[in-house]
Amino acid sequence: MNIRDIAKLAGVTHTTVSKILNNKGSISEETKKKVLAIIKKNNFYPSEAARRTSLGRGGEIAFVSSKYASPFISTVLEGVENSSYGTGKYEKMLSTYSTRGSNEIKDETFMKIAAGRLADAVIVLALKPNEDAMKEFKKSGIPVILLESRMKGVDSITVDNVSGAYDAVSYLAKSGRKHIALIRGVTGNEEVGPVPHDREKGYKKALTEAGLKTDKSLLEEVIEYTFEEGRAALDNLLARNKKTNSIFCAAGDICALGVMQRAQELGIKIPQDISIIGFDDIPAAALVKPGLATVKQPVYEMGKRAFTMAVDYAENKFLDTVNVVIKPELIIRASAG
Amino acid sequence: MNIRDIAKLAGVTHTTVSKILNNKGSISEETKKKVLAIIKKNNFYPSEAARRTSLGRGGEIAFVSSKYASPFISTVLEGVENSSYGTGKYEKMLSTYSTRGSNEIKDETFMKIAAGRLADAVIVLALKPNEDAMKEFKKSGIPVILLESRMKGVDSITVDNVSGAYDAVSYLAKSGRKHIALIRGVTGNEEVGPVPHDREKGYKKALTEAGLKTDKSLLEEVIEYTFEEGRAALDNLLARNKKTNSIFCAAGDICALGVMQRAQELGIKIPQDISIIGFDDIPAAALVKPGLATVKQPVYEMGKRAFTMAVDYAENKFLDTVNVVIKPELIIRASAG
DNA sequence: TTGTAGGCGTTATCAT
DNA sequence: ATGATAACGCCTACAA
Repeated sequence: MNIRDIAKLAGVTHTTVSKILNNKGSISEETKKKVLAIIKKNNFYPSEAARRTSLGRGGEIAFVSSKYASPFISTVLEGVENSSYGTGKYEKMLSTYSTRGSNEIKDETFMKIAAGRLADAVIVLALKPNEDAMKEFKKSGIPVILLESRMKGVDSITVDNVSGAYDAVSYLAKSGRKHIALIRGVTGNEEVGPVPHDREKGYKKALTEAGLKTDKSLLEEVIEYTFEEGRAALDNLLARNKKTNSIFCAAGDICALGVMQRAQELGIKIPQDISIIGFDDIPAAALVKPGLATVKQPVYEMGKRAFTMAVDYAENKFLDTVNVVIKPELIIRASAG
Repeated sequence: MNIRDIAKLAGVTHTTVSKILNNKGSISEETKKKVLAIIKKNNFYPSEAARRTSLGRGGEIAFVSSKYASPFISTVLEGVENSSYGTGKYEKMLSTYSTRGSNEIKDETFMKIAAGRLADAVIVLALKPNEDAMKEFKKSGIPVILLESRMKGVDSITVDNVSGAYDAVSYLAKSGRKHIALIRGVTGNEEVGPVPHDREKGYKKALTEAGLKTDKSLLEEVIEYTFEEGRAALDNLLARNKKTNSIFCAAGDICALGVMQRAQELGIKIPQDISIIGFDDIPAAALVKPGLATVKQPVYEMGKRAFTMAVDYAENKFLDTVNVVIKPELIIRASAG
């Protein structure tokens, strides 16, 4: 059943049907009604593929991430999705691509989207497209929005990690803690990105403002951001510096929960003996006892803005490059009391 | 840049290029090499849309769920995704659709996929496609795989909720508990599906086998499956039956965590005074103290099987209807000690 | 092994 | 207001 069959049934030409389907040109109310009735009766939907071939564009917004199964990713996606509903343009399909952590698949995916003209705009989460793909995107006028990643001349939305860390550590300092430890990921490596470094910057800034000195014995580095590493981190910190009475776990909530569990095993009281603030605000943070104070990533909001930008740019391709920076929010719970 | 431009550059016709692109027909090694080199040099990728129009099929596997942001959903998706790479087929072509909880969007989405011939197979999570769409899928020979949902004559993969509940309650009974409460969702309503009912069935079966009687005062019903409801549920249960010394929270881990938190507030010792088993195995279940014993949903496995079935059926459309039932696994942690 | 010609279902252009 | 005709870019019998 195609557009010509419908036309035949209605006694018009396929041109007329197409116009009705797309609300273009001028069609008499009468024929319009007749044709629409036939379309409805036959449950006819035009072939998306043919539509796209003819239009020369994919008609969908692509979302590319390294995998699907992560609370972070699915929350961003939800933000994207919900705002697509908000605009009333939900007929615009959102298609998701995962690179499965492989660089090869990543390059392939971007090239396919770009050169295969699959999408009208691309939202990229924590990945950098390869040069060839970027050229292709530019050439085809497909806007690219980077989330949690940056490239010269490309629009991006990032989290203000410095400010998030600063807020957390300032809070700890203001509540009277003098020995505030920092747990963060590996820094100084192109691969890991600027996040751990930025959070350390915020930490140091807050210490300085509070008149406290940075102390190497209060710095702990983790690699995988795991619960187990958090447990070990506390042991290491205490072995090096018994005065530790506060911890900002820039390595994330999972890690912070490890710290908390280990502390409880050791009979350390939270927050009396040691107060703790994590990063992310994962669901479990609100469920444990005491609740884990944390810096909430504006994940959902990032997704929303990304979609809005994607649609705007897809429709008006001559705007300046924009780098949106969103401030994260400090969530105080009992662990930082 | 299209297939003809490439052909011109290589001094052949577009037919030859097409054959090379699709590994069809017989082409001399020499021309093949030459053409591939030119394709690579120009970063050429064929237009997906044109490809699909010509082939008459979408070439992708569709995954439809009511939203994206849920650990359950993203884990299923991960299972699907990982097995898609395992087969080496449909590698980059898994497209996801979300109905955003709206029935209208749901119907629209299915019709678009079905009649618009977007996909070669459809995996549906916890949703029922409308009749019209199902007809269309049948007509176009697009296989549909239902996850956590069932329809007559449609392939499905479901969790054996009876067995999961049975295992949990049997465990509690064997560890000597005589007053085992059940917290479950609303039953008897077409809308909510058979899950709460099935879990209650497993609960009753286990009680009977253990020589225990079902006791109305030990049954608590929740609606939203929230943490708060879990807290209230414990209060209600204790108000009705002070002997309650064990709880199977069929309403899920979030709810069970609410029960645990409230118990700790009331000075009730877990598992000594009351032992608890939840359902789902969300990440937080392993992180709280004591660890929450639970029935682990075989979510990842469901995703994997779904994909395998989808691909098999897309390639050989004349198989019998299959209803796969996967048994969930009881995970014992300290809360059920 | 390669090329010619026609088809897929849509949209766009320009007459009528 | 409607229709004839030509794109769009690809695939594939069938002919050379």
